[in-house]
Parts: sequence; C-alpha cells; structure tokens
Amino acid sequence: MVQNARSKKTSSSQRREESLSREQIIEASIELLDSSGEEGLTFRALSERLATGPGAIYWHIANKSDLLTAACDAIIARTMNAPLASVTSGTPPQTTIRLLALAMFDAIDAHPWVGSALTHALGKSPMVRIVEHIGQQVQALGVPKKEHWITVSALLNYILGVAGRNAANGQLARTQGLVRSDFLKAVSTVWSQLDPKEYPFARSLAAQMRAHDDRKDFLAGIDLILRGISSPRRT
Amino acid sequence: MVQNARSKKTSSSQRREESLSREQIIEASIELLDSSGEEGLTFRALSERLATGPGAIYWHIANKSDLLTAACDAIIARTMNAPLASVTSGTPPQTTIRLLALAMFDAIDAHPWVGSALTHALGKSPMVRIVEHIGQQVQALGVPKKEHWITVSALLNYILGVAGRNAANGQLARTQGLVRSDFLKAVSTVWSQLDPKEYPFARSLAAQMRAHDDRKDFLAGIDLILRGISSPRRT
DNA sequence: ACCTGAACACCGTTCAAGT
DNA sequence: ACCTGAACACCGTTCAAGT
Repeated sequence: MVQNARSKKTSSSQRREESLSREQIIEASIELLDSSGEEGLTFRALSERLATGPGAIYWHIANKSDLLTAACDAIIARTMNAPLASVTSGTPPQTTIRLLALAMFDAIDAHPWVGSALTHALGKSPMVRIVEHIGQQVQALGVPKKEHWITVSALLNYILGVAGRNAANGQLARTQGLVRSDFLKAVSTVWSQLDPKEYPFARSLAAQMRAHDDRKDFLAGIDLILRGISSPRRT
Repeated sequence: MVQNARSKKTSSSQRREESLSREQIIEASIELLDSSGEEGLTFRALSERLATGPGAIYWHIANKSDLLTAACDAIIARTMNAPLASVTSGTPPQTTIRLLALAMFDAIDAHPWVGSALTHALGKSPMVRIVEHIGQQVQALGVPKKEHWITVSALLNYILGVAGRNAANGQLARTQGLVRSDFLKAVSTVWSQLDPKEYPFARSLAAQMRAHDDRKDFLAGIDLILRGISSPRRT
C-alpha cells in the first residue's frame, strides 16, 4: 500500500495505466511460464506480478486452463506465421513442412510448457492453427483428399509426441537443476547399465542416445514420415 | 472408528491382513485412476480406500510422481507382454510392431491416464520396456544400426503423441460428461463453422474428423511410418 | 465495469507420536 | 518396522464488498 502512495504522477511509469487487459495477463503468464515452468504459473504469483489481487484475473479469464490455452495460442500464432516469410510460391511443400515443423520444435524448445499445453488444448485455437498450416502443405503435396485426415494426423501426432517429450525433459531438467544435454547423459548412463539379458536393445541404444542431437533427429523423423507419405501403398 | 470395533474376527474378511504393500497401493491407485481419472488420484482418496492414513503411503512410495510412474509401469508391463503370445519366429517384424502398437493403443484407451503418465516418465521403466520391445522388431526389420535411434524415436514419438491426445480427449470427455465419440462430434461441429477465409483446410477436414475411427487411423499412421522406414533415403 | 482480498475447499508432504 | 493423523504450506476459485 505504501509504495502505491506516489500516484500523483499522472500516468507515467510502472503503474498500470487504465485497466488490466487480457493481453497483459497473457503476456505476464508467458513470462512466468518461461522463467519458472508450468508449476510457476499460479494465480497468486501472477497477480503479484500484475500488482493486483487473484480475483481480478478472473474478470478477464475464465480459469487456469483458459489461461494456459491462451498463452499457448499466443506462442503458436507467432510460430506458425514466422517461417512463411521465407516461403515463395515456388517453394516445394516438403520444404515448407520442414520449416513449419522446425519452427514448432524451436518454439517448444524455447517454451517447454507449450508442449503440454498443446496436449490439453485439442479442439482449441492453437491446434486449429497448426492443422491449418500443415494441412495446406499436405494438400499442396497432392495427397488425395480422402487421406488428408490421416496424413495430417500422423504429422501432428509425431510433432505432439516430440513436444510432450521436450516439455517433460525440460521440466525434469529444471527440477534436477540440469541442462537438457546433461539430463540425457544421465539417462544414457542408466540405460547403459541395464541388464543385457532383459534389455539388450535399450542397452545398445545408450550410446546413440548420448550422442544424439534432438533437433536433427526430430527433422529426420519428419523426413521419414514424408517419405512414407510419398511412398505407394501396398494393400 | 466405530466400524473398526469388530476386529476380533481373527483375520478373515475385508480388513487388511499383515501390512500395506507397495503392490496393494499401486493396484488401488490404478482402480482410482480408472474410475475417476488423473485428478481422482489423491493421497486422501487413496488412503481412505486402503483404510489407512495419508502418511502411511509414504512409507512405501516416495511421492506422487513415483506412484504414477509405478502404476503406469504395471499397465505397460502387461501390455507389452500380452501380444507376444501370438507371435512365432516366422511372424514378420512389421506385423509384430503393429501388434505392439495396437496393444499400446488399446491399453491407453482403457486407461487414458497412462498417456500422460508416460510423458512424465521418460527415462523410467515404462519407457524402457516400450523401447526394448519395439526396438527388437526394428532391429529384426534390418534397419542399419546407425538408424536405430532415429527409427525407434519416430515410432515412439508418434505413439506418445496419440497417447497424449487420447489422454486429453478422455479427460475432456469426462469433464464435460460426454463419451469420446460425442466429444469428437462436438469438435467437428466447431471446426465446420470456422471462417473459410482464414481456416479453409481445417474447415474442410471437419467431415473426415466426424467420421473417423481413432483406432484404424492410429494403425494407418503406423503403416505410414513403416513405409517410410522401408523406403530408400534420397539425401 | 472493474477490482480487492478474505475465505473456502481442497492439495501433497512432513513428522512427532504411537504400536 | 510400520502406521496414525494433525499440521504445514500451498493451490484454484468464489464472492461480498468496495470504487
């Protein structure tokens, strides 16, 4: 209360001007999520950052799930529009899909919480945006209309799988105070010590796991699926 | 307190015999998760079901995350072993992979919470089991050793993506009191009303979404990836 | 119309005290 | 060795009361 006493200064500096807006709340949520992860986003921390009470937020936002979806949507909207800047009408759809997928990967890498937020926003706007952008390229690829759903689903599920993994990796790494590469090294070490009778394959994979590059491997998976899409059915 | 008064009856019926065991706790957790979803698993509900206090559980289990992983592992262990019963040495690896993948789908369909539990148990035993079983088939497929990691990752990420989606679908459907098919119909209706200028593709997908069959489409995605695996690289 | 902040009904987890 | 259950430090959400 004391620090609010100097409110005579018309409308200059760090005091909130006019009223709280949905955009302000979402932007503050993103900052909070980026700096302290999913569990760092609480209505109390958020209202403190916005210099207001917990109840005030409920005037603009329905509930926490709504808040998370909105924050996620803000990131996805930026992510889906950015890579299209370098795309011309001559760009092959495969290239555009790779660009979109990589943009998703980088966004989730920068904001791990987006990964799990996406999972919980299935019919919602973030997902619609992604489906739209990827779908248009699948269409341009000449995939028959009947297979649109299955093809987009396959790409989307793969991307969501990676997203979820990255989100979990990020959170685990944060919890244990490790960088992600160190965390993977730790897992690799555990796997290399698995019982060779029971888990021969997982054990043999430990070395590749230690050396791998998340981003490159993600793209390799996209390429694998793209190959599957353009490969004839056998049935 | 009153209902425990008749404890003279030696050791016959519904009273706990001997002491609480980790297995009992995990089994009760699975029942709770199946009947009331992820948010239904609380230490209070669990301890009530086990006729004990919340603190007692901590003697056998480290924390909630440990509990969820253990419950998930119990389901995955059953899931990965069952389909192998019908596999002989002559079964082509593709067929076995399809069987394993379908077993995963069905398990997650029956226990939606497994989907999100898997995401949070990355280096842990449930994941090791899955990697081991799928990996052995990838190896049998003749995939070069250098590509083991990427190939298994692609399959796994796809499966995890579907798993996460199913988990979220199940939870949403539960929250809104809908069966899953009704929930998809509702989403499809929303999508069919999207702005055709902004979201032409997503809009055109609504019909396919309404008609689709989760399980069949899941398998179609696996087949698509399998085609990609056996299709030559272009580099 | 928008905000305040106390209050409600929960959580996971701990820990002295019991047996 | 194992269990009890009160207590702690949190949550999301609501709502009368304010401006």
